[in-house]
Amino acid sequence: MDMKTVEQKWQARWEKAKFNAFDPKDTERPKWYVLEMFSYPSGAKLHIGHWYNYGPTDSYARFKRMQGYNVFQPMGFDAFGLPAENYAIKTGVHPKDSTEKNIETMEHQLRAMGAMFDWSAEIKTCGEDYYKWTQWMFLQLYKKGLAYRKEAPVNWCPSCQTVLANEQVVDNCCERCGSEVVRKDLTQWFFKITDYAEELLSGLDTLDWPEKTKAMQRNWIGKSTGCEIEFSCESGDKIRVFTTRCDTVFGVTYVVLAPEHPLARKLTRPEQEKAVEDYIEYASKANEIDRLSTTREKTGVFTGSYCINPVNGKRVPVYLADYVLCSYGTGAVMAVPAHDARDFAFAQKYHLPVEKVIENPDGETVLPYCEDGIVINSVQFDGLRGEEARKAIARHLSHLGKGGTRINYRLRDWLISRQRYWGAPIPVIHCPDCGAVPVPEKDLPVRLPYDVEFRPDGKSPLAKNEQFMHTVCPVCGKPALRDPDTLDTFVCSSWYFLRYVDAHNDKAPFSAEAADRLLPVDTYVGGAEHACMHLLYARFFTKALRDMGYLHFDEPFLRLVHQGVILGPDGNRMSKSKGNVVSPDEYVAAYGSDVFRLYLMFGFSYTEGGPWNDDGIKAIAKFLDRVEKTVLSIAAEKAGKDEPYGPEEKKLDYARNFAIGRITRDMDAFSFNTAVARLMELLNAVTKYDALAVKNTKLLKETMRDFLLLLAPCAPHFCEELWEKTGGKGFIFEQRYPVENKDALTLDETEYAVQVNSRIVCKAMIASDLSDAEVQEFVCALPEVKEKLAGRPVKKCIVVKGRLVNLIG
RNA sequence: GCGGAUGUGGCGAAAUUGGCAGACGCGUCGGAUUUAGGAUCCGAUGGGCAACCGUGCAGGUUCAAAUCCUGUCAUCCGUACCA
Repeated sequence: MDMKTVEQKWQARWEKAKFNAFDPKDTERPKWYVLEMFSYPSGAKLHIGHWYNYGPTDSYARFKRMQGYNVFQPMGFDAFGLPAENYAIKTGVHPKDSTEKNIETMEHQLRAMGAMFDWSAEIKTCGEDYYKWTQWMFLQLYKKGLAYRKEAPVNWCPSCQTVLANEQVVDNCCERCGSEVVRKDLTQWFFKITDYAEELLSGLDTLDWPEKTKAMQRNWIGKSTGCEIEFSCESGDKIRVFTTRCDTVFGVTYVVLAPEHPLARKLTRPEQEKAVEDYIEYASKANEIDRLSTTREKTGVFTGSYCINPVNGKRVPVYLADYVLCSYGTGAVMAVPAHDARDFAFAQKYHLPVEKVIENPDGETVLPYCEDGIVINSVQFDGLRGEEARKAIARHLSHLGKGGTRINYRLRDWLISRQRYWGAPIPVIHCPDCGAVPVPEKDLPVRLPYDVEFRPDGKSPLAKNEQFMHTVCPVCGKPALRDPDTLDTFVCSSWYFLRYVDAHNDKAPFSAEAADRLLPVDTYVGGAEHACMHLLYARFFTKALRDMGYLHFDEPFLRLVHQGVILGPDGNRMSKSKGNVVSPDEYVAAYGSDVFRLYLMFGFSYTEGGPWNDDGIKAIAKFLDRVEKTVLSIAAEKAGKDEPYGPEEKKLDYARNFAIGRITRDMDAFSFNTAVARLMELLNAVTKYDALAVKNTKLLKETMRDFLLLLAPCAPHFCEELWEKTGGKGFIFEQRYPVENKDALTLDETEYAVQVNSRIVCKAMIASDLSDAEVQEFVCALPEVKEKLAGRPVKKCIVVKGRLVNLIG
C-alpha cells in the first residue's frame, strides 16, 4: 500500500466531512473529552516525545469514538514564553514572527500525523483573542481577592534578567540557563493559591490520577498540623512560632528567627548590632553559596534579647539563624535541642542548654531524641504521650491565650509577574492617586505592542515602550502608567482546556452551555514533569472559577495519564548536545505515520517509555503487509454459508472474542503494547484457520471484519483504505467497535496444569462442566499422577477453575 | 536525609492481580522457496546432558509468590534545613 497517498487521501476526506470535529448538535452520544497537553511551538520539528504523546492517545480517542462517544479532542499552542524571547535576543527575530512561523510548521506536521484533532477549536495563547481572556481571568481573580501585590524576595536569574517561580529554580539554579539564582526584592503580583490548599489536597482523593503524581502534589502542598505559640519579648514584641511538636514546649531553651524576620532588627540590642548586621548580610548572600549540602554547618547570631516561654515563664534567648526559613510557618521557631536534630546541632555549636522533656518508652533516650515518647519535666503534662500530649498542651496554650492548634502548608502563593516581553500584559494601571487599578473589562485586551526593545537590562521590556506605558487612570482620568510586567505563561495554560470548548466566543472566555456540555476533561494525557506546576495551577483556576459561578465541577481532569519518556538509543535523555536525538521524520517518510504510531504503541510500555530502538519497526510494517494480504484475500473469497461449526470454528470464534475483550480492556487502560500483541495473535489465528481446506467462510469474513475494526484506531488511514477496498460503506470510524460475545468464550474443555504437591506433573484437557470433586477424580486417574502419588492418599485438593489442579498427597 | 517508583531471556516487553513465568515481537538457529542476495512461508528458541534451576540479593507467609511481608543492594524520578 502506498501509505503517503493513502494518508493524504483520508486526511482530506476526514477534513472535508468535518469528521474530526466534535458535533455539538449530537446529544445522543455521550461526550468524551480527550485532551493532550498542548505544545510549545519551538523551532524544531515534532520530536518523538510529541508523537509518543499524541499518536497513541489519538488511538485511544478514536477507540472511544468507535465505542459510541461524541469525542472532543482539540489541539493548540502554548505560544508565549521565554524561548521565543531568548531566541529573539540572540538572533533579532521578533518573538511574534518566529512563533507564528513555528506554529505553522508544527500545525502542518500535526495534521500530517492524521490524529483526530478538532482543528476548529484550535487556540494559540499568544493570540489577542486568547490573551484577552487570560487577562480577564486575572481580573476575576483580582475581584475575588485572589490576586494581590506585595514586595517579596524573589528568585532572580542574573543571566535571563528575570524573576523565576520557585518551581523554575532547580538546585538553586535557573531551570533554563543554569545560572545561579540570586535573591532580589521586587513588588510582584501573586495568586493566592494557598487559599485553596486544603481543597487542592483533599480533592486529590477523588481523582483517577497516577498515585505518584498525587503523592507529589501532596508533598508540594505539605500540610502539617501543629500549634502556634506566642513568646512575649521584654520589649513588648511578640514572637509567634509554629511547631508540630508542642509536646516538647517545656524543653525550649532558645527561640530562633529567620534573618529576614520583621522583628530581627527590632529585637537587636545595641551591643549586638554589628554582629547581627553582619549576619543578616551574610545570610542574604547565603543563596549564592552552596546551600545544597545538608551537612552545612548551622550558623546564627544572638540578638541580645530574651523572650518568655508561656508555659513555664522561662526566659530564653532570641537568636537569628538561616536554618529557619522566612517563608515557612511564621518565620520563627522555638528551639528544643533535646528533641530536634537541627536545634541540637545549633545548641552544641553555640553552647546553649539542652533540656530533656521526652523519654523513649522502649529503651535508652539518646539525644537528640526526635520520636514521640513520654512527656517528662513538664509538670501537669508528665506521663502523657505523643498526640495525646500535644492535644492537652495545645488546649492549655489556648486557655492561656498564647496560641493553639494551627494547620500550616508548605505551598506558597503563586508568583505570576514576569519582567518579560513575550507574555500577556498584566491588565493593571498604576495611578499616582488611585494606586493599582484594574483595567476595565471593556478595555481588554491590553495589547502587547510589537515594537519593543527586549534586550535584557533588568527592566521589563514593556517599561521602555512609552506608547504602551502612558495611559490614563480608569478611575480619575489622570495620566497613569501601565503595569510593565507580563503574566507567567502558566497562567495561560491554566485555563486553555476551558477555552477549547468555546474557542471562538468573543463575548466570554466560554459560554456556560459549552462548559456544561463538554467539561470536565475525561482523559488528560501529558508528561509527568508538570505535576506540581501546570496540574496544580489548573486545578486552582477551576476551583476559583467554580466559586465565582462560572463552572459547576470541582476538578478539571478526571483521569490523568502520563506517557513515559522515549530516551535516546544510548539510554540518555535525547538532547542535541549528546547527539542522540532521533527524529520521527525519516521513519514516517519511510514507513508512513500509521506504522510509526503503531510501533510506538507496540514497542514500549506506554507509561514507562524507554530507550529508542528501531528493531521492531520493520516488524510492524510486515504485520500491516500481512494484514493487507489476508484481508484482501479473504474479502475476495466467495461468500459462503455459516458452516461447518466444529472445533476449528469454535477455536477461531474464541480467539476473535478473546481478542475483542482484551483489546477493549487494554485500550481503556492505555496498555497499547498488549493490545497490539492481541491483534497479532488474532491475525495468527485467522491465518491458521484460513489455511484449512474446509472453512466456514461467513465466520472467517466476520472475524476479519472485526479484526479490521479492532485495528482501526491504531492504524487509521490504513484501515480506512482496507475498509473501502473491501466494500465498507462510509468511514470505518462510523462503525461500532466490536463487543465480545461471552458465549464464544465458554469452552467445552480447557487445559489444566496438573500439580502433585505443588509441582507440575502434566497438562490435561478437562471438561468445563465438571465439579471440583469430579476434576479431582479425573486427574487422579491420570497415569502421571498415579505414578507421582505412588499410592498415597490425597490429603487436599485445590482446583482453580479452568487453570490448575493441585493434589497434596 | 525524606517521598515515590523500577529491577523478569541476547533485546523490547507480557503475566487474567496469589495459580502453568517469559504472551506478542525483535534477534538467533534450522528448513522450504530462490541462480544468488533480499523478501516470503514453516519450525525451534530461558538455562542445564539430566534430576532440576530460574523474575536484583537474603529470609518469611502460603498447597501455590515476579506478585504479599521483613531486611538488603542497585538504578531512576521528585524534593531539599518545612520546625
